[in-house]
Amino acid sequence: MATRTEARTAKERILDAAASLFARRGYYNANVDEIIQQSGTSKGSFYFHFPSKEQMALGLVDQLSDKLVRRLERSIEAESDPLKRILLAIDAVLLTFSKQRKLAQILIVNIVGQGKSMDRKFLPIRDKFAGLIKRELDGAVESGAIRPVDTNLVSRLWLGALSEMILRWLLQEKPRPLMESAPEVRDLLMNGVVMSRGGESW
Amino acid sequence: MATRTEARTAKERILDAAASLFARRGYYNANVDEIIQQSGTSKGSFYFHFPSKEQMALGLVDQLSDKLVRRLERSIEAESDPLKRILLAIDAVLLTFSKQRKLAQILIVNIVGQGKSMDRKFLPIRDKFAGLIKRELDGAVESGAIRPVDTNLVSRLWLGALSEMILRWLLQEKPRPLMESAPEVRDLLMNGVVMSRGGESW
DNA sequence: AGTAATGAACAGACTGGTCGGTCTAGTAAA
DNA sequence: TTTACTAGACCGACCAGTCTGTTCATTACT
Repeated sequence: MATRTEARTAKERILDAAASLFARRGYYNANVDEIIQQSGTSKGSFYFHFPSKEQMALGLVDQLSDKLVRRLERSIEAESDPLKRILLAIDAVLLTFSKQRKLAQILIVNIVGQGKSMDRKFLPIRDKFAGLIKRELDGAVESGAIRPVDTNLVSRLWLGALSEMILRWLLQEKPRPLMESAPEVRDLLMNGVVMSRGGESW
Repeated sequence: MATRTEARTAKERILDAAASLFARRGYYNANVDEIIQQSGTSKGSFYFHFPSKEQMALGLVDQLSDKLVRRLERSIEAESDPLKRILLAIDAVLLTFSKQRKLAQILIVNIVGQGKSMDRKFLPIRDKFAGLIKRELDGAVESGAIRPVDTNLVSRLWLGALSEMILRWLLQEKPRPLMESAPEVRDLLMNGVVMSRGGESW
């Protein structure tokens, strides 16, 4: 357990261990000592690579969310029909998270509730996702595939709806497979924006 | 500042101060010393009335959420049309939170992300709200006002959508008034479940 | 009535452990 | 020798929870 030339660099191992621990116990309950222990490194190493626990957490979440955004973009880039792009993206989100609980745990759960200052810092990250949704919705509106809704609002509603659904799946002991509800989710979300009805006044 | 006979009991004052502080700084950043200072009581008093910080937080959130649920139920009890009941409830949620940021901060933000054990304990609270929505949806399905959707799923999606919307409103510096988007929110949610379209396969 | 005893409610100093962060001392490669 | 990196002992602040009282209202007793 000494300075062997590992396949993965110390920095990477720290990031990995931190991801696991944040996922399992949340930001405040995952302490630096555990992180370095699980990563097989040391305090010195940790604070050589990162200025603080908070900064490293921020960076980690940033990196994970970027990776997810890119993955989603890749999963729809081949499709040109705006409506189908949206459907593909929804499926990709659910599929990715259902295969990577750890990722879900961090991006869905630990990104909120760590105190107002941290929450504020995490806001841009949710913005990334909302932005992705918004762009697709805008495309669909332009092409006339869906009605001209407030895409800013809708993107947030969708983000929240999906997050809550995933959150439940994460926190329940015997959750039904995420993908099982995918078709109905698509239905419900799409029905809200699709052309059929105009601006009803309920 | 001695043992004067105050209008509010010490226990109440502690709960109030805790609510304020949790709202402003989150569970982990609001320490007991601050709570007792702001409530004008003492450590002794705190630990006389509550077994621990965690238990008191749990109790507080429980109490707040109960109060909100009752308020929502009261706001729709006069209406018998299932569809209108749902619309009333949506408005009531948005209105209540927009008038009580503190409540929103606690119930929307601080109820998630405090570590897995706490998150689990908070699950039943979100269940209360989801259950309220579900009951109304069930009523609407029965009466034929909306299509027979998976009300379990839909209630969660709605809960998430509303939460996210409120979260953004809370965390932004210059948020647009919550109620401003209420009509469009109603529209989007309702369109998802209303009779117009059957089970599309997008 | 007067007063002593009891216990609930409160005050606040103190403790013990935790944990982020620092510091000194390495080690390995260039 | 210098530079990049790693190790781990150590520190100091913080903070939930404890402990030793004190106050005050009620009850018990004479």
